[in-house]
Amino acid sequence: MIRRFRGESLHKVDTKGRVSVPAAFRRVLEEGDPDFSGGSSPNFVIVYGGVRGICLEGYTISSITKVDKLISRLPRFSRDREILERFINTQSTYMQLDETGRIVLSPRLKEKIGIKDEAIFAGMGEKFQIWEPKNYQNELDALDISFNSLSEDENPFLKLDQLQD
Amino acid sequence: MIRRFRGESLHKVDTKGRVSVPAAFRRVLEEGDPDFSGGSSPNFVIVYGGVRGICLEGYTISSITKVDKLISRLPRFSRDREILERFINTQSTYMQLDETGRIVLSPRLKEKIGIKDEAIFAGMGEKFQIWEPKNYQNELDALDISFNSLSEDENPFLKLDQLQD
DNA sequence: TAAATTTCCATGATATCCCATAATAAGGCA
DNA sequence: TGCCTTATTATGGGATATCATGGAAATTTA
Repeated sequence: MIRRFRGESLHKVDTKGRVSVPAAFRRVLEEGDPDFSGGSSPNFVIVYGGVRGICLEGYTISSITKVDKLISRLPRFSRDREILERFINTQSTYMQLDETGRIVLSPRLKEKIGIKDEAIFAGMGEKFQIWEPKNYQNELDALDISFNSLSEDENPFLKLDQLQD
Repeated sequence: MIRRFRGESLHKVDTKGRVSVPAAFRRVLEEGDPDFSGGSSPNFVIVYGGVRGICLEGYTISSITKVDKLISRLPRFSRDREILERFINTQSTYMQLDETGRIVLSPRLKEKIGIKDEAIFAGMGEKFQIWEPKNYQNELDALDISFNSLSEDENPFLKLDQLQD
């Protein structure tokens, strides 16, 4: 089975910036790190630029590697490549779980998404997000509103089955 | 795992031109220097000509070697080859980290990119950049603006998924 | 020999590791 | 099914190592 990031949960952020990563997510991170072996802790990547920059996004090594490889195909000094590298490489950082399954969010990262002493982790399949709780709720509300205002043929649930594979 | 240059950070440049290279970047430089062995300090290359000449670009030995090889493929006396050699070979220099992980930027290099007493290091995957902070901010702003003015089908993120793998 | 480098040492700040404990979930068994 | 035992998880505090940075001494260069 290919495990994906699923579910949402709330965690404390202590004075040092430490947060527990949900146990279920750790399994995914472990499977997604080719260098992981029992006894060590998995590495992964957090992207903080994002298109909207309002939450952090965590990627397994193997999924970020896929993205990196695609970027590497673009001509070396092209504008497109530069833009993508700014978002995906510059505005990101390697992370490693500690022995107890935590990471530390630097003041910079906390400030970036407005986190004080609590954070919400949200599974998004191939990635997960970290939100400041209030912002997360706002995001959900906004999503609800925009979803409900869609016409029948704009409904993504219905469009889903029309995609070829 | 193949480590890439990721993240951005601000560092002081002292009166002698010394700057700390971010610790995370040192690991990448070490892995990218075939002659590196524990106990020594890695060599790498700084290109200061650049296509835009507004920042410095640092390459690991192995990634600059890749670029050199690409240039070698061009016809020996072609104009293209000459131009690229000027930028990549003439306007570049070998560097070595010192024991504490610093390099020294010569007055010439500092002047080239307008650095006074602070410098920003920005990871760009296979290379990293060194910027004067104000210029860097301008670059990010410009990037944001040009990104936001792109039409749907110009969005490099979306183009990415259209590449075959 | 003066100026400029490079090397060596010092230190505060940061981040990492290690241990402890409470809470929760998982499992076994009567 | 309900209770007790055991793992796993979430969280905190203190000790330790690494990092960023500055200054002085030693070495080189002109």
